[in-house]
Amino acid sequence: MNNIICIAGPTASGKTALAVELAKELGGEVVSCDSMQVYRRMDIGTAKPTEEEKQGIVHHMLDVAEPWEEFSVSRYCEMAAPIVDDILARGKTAIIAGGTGLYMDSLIKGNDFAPFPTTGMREKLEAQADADGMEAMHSLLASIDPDSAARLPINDRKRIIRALEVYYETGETITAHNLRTQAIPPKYQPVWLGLDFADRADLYQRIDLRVSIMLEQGLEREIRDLLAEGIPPKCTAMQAIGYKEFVDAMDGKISIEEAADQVRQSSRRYAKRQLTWFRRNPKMHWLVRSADTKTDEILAAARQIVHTYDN
RNA sequence: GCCUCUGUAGCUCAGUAGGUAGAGCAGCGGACUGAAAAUCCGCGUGUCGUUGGUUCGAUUCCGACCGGAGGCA
Repeated sequence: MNNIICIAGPTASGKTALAVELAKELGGEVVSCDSMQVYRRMDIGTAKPTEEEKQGIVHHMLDVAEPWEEFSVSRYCEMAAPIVDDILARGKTAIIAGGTGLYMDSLIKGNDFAPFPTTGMREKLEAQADADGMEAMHSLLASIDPDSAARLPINDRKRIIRALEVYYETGETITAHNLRTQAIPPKYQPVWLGLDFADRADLYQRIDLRVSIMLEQGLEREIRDLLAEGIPPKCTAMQAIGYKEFVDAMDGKISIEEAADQVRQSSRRYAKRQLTWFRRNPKMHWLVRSADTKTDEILAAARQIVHTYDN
């Protein structure tokens, strides 16, 4: 009996509903795998499951950080892995559900992240990049870690700075780090379920609908409240889709209507990137639905796949 | 009814002095290991309204028709 199930898929594909139904059926608990639902008071814009949607099923890894906090894949794994282990130790099924591919893969692989000292190295590198330009940073990386410099385009500021940061902080190049961690066998052997739509337009229609519902539910108010309590508009949490656009609208840079349109579009592009990530997982069992597929049908298909792992 | 303008990619439009066409946006594909709802890379996807004519060759020139906008009645 395999008692870890991963439920992946793009935003608005029905992961939450499937996770809850499977948990009810198998006696499981849900471990959310979402980089933005970890933040407290960011409920509407992240489509965090409500108490009603949870149907009494225990959900972990929701509301575990303050919006101003630095959260990361390493913190996620640090917190989530013991929870998964505990669920298994209690003889229950762990249902890891969410759309953040990096978090999900890292948790399953058991990537071990060394403690990362907060020395302001990133800020220093950012300042250096502003002053000297990305070509200089790329050359610097090439002198330290030629493999990663060859792999990264000069424009990929984030990864170049991160590669430098990892080296300066840990003394190990990111290339060496990756090679080392890739060699470690995965910590868990889950059943992988992926949700997708046969017709992309159906998914986009659901995304549009979801954004409209968020607006009706008071997304604007939620963001105003967060800003009013002093959450920095530039912090990681506020980079979430649905939040950053409305921060711009509140600055008067764009209208509310433009913000809503941008949220819809960002969500569509995000969904596409999520699919790209999950598609490369060869172990994924895709549950392909259409606009009128019922949760029961998805559940039945999921059940069948899960049971083939029972023997 | 007549006159003028107009019809090219999903949208807004450019263009071809006749050799089957290109921008922006949208869209599609990919990468991804300590910020990942982040960050980055790549790709025009087309019955040029329809139908005749002229021509070696028509999206381009001419005619008719159909659709759209405006004007005169």
